[in-house]
Amino acid sequence: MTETVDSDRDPVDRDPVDRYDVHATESRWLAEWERLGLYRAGGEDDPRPRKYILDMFSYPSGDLHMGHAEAYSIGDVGARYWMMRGYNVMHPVGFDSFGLPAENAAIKRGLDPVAWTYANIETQSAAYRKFAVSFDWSRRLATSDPDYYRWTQWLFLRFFERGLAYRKASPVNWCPDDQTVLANEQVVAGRCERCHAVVTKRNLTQWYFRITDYADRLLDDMVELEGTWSDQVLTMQRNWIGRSVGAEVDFVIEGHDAPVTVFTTRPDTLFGATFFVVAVDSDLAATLAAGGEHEAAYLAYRDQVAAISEVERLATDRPKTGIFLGRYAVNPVNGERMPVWAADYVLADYGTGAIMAVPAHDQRDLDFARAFDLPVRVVINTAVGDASAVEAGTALGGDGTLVNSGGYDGLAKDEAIERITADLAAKGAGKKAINFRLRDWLISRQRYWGAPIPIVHCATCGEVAVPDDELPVRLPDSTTVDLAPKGISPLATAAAWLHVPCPKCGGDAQRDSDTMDTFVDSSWYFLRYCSPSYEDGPFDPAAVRRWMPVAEYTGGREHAILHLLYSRFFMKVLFDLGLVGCEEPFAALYNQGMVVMAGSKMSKSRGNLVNLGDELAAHGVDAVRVTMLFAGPPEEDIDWADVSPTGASKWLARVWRLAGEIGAAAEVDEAEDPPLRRTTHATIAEVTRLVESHRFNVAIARLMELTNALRKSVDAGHLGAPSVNEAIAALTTMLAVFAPYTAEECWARLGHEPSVHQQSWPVHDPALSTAQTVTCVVQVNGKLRDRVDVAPDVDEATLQELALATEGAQRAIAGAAVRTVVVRPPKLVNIVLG
RNA sequence: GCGCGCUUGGUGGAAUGGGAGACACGCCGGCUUUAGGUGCCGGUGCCUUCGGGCGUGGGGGUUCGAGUCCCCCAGCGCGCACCA
Repeated sequence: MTETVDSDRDPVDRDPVDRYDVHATESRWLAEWERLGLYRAGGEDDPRPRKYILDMFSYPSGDLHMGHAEAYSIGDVGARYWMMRGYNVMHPVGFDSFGLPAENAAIKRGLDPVAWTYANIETQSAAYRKFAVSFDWSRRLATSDPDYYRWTQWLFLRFFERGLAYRKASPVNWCPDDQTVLANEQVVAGRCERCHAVVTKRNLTQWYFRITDYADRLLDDMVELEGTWSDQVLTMQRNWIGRSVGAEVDFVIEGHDAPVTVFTTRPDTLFGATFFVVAVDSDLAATLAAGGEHEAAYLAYRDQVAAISEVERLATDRPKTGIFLGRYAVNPVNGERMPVWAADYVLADYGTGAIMAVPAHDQRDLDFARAFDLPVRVVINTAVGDASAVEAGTALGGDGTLVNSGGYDGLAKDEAIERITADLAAKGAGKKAINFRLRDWLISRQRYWGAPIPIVHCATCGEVAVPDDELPVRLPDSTTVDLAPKGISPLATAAAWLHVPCPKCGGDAQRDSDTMDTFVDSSWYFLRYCSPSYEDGPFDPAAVRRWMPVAEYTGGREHAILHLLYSRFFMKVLFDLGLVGCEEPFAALYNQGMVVMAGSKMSKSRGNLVNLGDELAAHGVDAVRVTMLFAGPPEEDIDWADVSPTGASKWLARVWRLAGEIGAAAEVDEAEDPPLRRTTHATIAEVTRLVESHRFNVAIARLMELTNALRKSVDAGHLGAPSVNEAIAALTTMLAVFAPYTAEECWARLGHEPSVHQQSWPVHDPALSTAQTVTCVVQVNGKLRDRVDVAPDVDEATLQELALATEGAQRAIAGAAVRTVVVRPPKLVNIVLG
């Protein structure tokens, strides 16, 4: 018998039941594991098959919370399982450590962002260790390390060289609270994704990544992810990219030099176009209105629209507004003159910011036509309705045949689209086109705590890349910078840092004073992990080829179209640069649910925060982990009010007591318990399958059943039997992935040397897991009437005979005629009466 | 509005088209304990004349057999949302 944990127990406590002291266990094994140096990924020569298990890294905002506990419990099971299965597993840890909270802490509380961030990193690192996450600590990185952001900048310059990073002036999303611009992906329903302030628009010159160049590949390559990523995330990415197939059509505007192009998915409805609309906030609208008699009215309308918030503007049930610009566009298919209007229902940044309006077949156009009494012409005969429906205000969508469309009458939709597009192309007035909803990724941020953009602006040379050998462009000391939000980057206030000679001509020049979006940092961290101290590039290409793609990626659903889309984009660019060997970074993605409290998201303002530290102090790490994993399927939310850490504690203590009793007993062959052997081997088979399919709640239920079976067996006098020893060994080994401390403690109580975490996952013997008899269900007319125990290989005829003879079947048949008997050996017989 | 998903005891949840409610929580009873508990054992869907009847949001269908597959409806949740 090995040491017990109750050495510090009160000697006057005469309690006959051993008490499992979780906290003493934790401190003992935490130190021992450090000494053993577990969980380090194998090197280049390691012959084991590799598996890259990754958890989304955390932002070091403070200590870990309940959400972290859930996410890392889930990711850790996979990592530990594959290690025990003999894989060379890389399970790295790092910190997404640039970002606003550090800067806001600096502004509010006068702290140095560097000190604040790195203190939090140490706090979180200690918490991860305590929580027993099987991380390879030798690979730890932080995106705010100069050794890391040097390569973020290096990658930016490769993008810049290829024209994938560029600057343009454009109306951009502006968060008035955070005093910085935001990417489209960071605006949720018109509000800032982070602070929920209502976003406004500003015209600014900013840096963009040309993600739209990769729209097709980002969309098409999703077929590779089908089945290993959730449909929900794939759908969200598809919708976000938003590919529409149609045509571009050129309209001549009378008195305007260049024709105006519109995008439409329905060129077959061209003959139904009765007016033309340009986005009120587009340059085109201003140009068309300029100098005309309607200019004043246009400007007034534009100001009126500008005053409405983005949130209000997004409300779809708003009445349509607009203004006539006094101009006419000419329909290229029939030469008709159509009035040109400006309206806010047409978006400046989608398509060309101008549309042909076909009110009979587009609800928005119809609403507009009815508001301003514009003509409506039905040009498609559809099954869904007719002119009277249009009259009543319902546009006719769907397929049909063309009418009122000149020589195209009678054609079906698809053929009409084909012909009309081809005819336009022949006239030089249009062509087939594909349009995306995806916009280029705006990466400039007017904040201090991020990777500086490694560009120098020179009056003579323009935008000049900082030479690679001068990277990193380090952040100036925060004390030399005015961090207060003022709409321009704090870096612009660090005069000594800002002014540098132009790398090209040596003349006076200025550094770009913006920093990069932190999503740039996190778009390649999984590559840096492969060779975290590599000095000749962002990563060692050979190491990346060995480890990538990530086999299992665990993280929250909130990144469905942010981090996950950006990372996929980066990977494709790096593939094109020849730096990586695969185009998709994450072979499988698991989205864990959230931890909520009493039905709602935990928050300070709701007063329903559950403090992880308190839970750990009350129940211990293992009980909290098991509670998270046992609560339900990992992808579902956990309501902490509905679950029971007490239940988990009880189970772990049961296993601990069993291990103590069994470990203390001498092995005796005569007390064998064959049914327990079967349970053990059946459990191994099932838990293996369940862990691989991420059904941890059911896997734990099976281990609880094995525990119960083992308790019964020991109580029935089988203590010392090989079957009992085998069962506790299997249970302890499998428990290691869910409750690492308790498993290690049990392993020691069984008399083994540490560590259980270096043991192999148990292997089930099919010969032992097969039962000698199975219970066959006897149904009459589909209703359960009796059961009969039979051999697993019973034949149909025998089984039918046995079933018909059962008391329950006879009572239910009660002399009635048997029409047919469905026999499914060995589990079921259904007797159908006539 | 469009798209997707979900709906099973008091609760969280199990169930390759074949025994509904595994495993837990909670509750009830018993045992052990000076007492308490994170100990041990048993019970726990509803009804019952103890034969059985009913039961997976509601309605219909397919099938020898449906929680599971199909159709309709309701409720809840999520995503997108004037994307031409």
